Amino acid sequence: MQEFFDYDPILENLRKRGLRVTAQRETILQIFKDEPHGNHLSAEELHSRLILKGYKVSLATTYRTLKLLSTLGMLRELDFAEGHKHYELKEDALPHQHIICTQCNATIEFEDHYLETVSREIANKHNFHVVDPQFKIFGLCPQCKNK
Amino acid sequence: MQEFFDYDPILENLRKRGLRVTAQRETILQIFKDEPHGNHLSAEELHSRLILKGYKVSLATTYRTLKLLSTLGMLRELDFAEGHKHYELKEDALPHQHIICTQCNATIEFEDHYLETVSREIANKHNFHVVDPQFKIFGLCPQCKNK
DNA sequence: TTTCGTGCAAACCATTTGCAGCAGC
DNA sequence: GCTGCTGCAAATGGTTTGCACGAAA
Repeated sequence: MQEFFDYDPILENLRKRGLRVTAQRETILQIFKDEPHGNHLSAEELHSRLILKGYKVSLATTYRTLKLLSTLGMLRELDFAEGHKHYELKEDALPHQHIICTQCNATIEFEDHYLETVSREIANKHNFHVVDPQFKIFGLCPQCKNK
Repeated sequence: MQEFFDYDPILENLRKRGLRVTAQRETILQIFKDEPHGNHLSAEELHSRLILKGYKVSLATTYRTLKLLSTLGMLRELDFAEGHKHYELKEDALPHQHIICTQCNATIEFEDHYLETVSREIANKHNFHVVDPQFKIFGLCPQCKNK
């Protein structure tokens, strides 16, 4: 799956680091790009999407790629305390955070224009370098709280 | 391990709900109370502490108790994306949040006098009931960022 | 041609569960 | 005495890994 004019910045980044641009990595990246903005996928969900679309990528490679892209800062790793992780494209332009229902696991996103600043201040105070500020509000959704 | 004057509000709460106050539950709660404020333990860590102090509580019961007390809102469940959860006593008086080093897993707490309000506002807007707001700043600690 | 990446299956590790016996209330 | 709780060991579920083969550069 070699393409002639391949200007994708993420793929370029891989090449620059001496990592290989494989069909599997391209495909996985494409799936994320095709998702609605802010959508997060678990490893299993991503793998089903791949299989469903006819791509042959093993679960092992799916996990390896998710880990790689997260480590390189291309994906954002999210943990909603459900026993498995979720991943989404890291788009610096539109940072968002999550409210999670502890009962039914429904998640809602909200934009945050302020948290970036706050986290940088706090991190500076402790001499940390911010990689990803995650603000999660665990609570009960409208349906579940009326029970 | 039945005590005559047992005014612990958490144990009272258990009784009130028709749940039993067992030696195991009392002991586990005691371990958490003996921890320095804000310290969080994994299930394995808690279990080692129990065994080390000569108490015989099985790992299964440890897990069951952690889950029970979290569900009842007596413990706070924390996930630092390390593959296992951490727990700490939920003290409403002194809410705190965490900075986590993605490299070496070091965690630092910081007090937060403002986030409670913010999260309640955001939750209200979406008709959620706040249970536990968790603000985590993933980043690199002073040591790890200089590599 | 030289690595690096992939697929497969087995291994791992945290957590959960079925069941029989034991202990709160 | 009833019923929930515990311990044990086995099962589960997400994720990782060893190894031999296949594919980028």
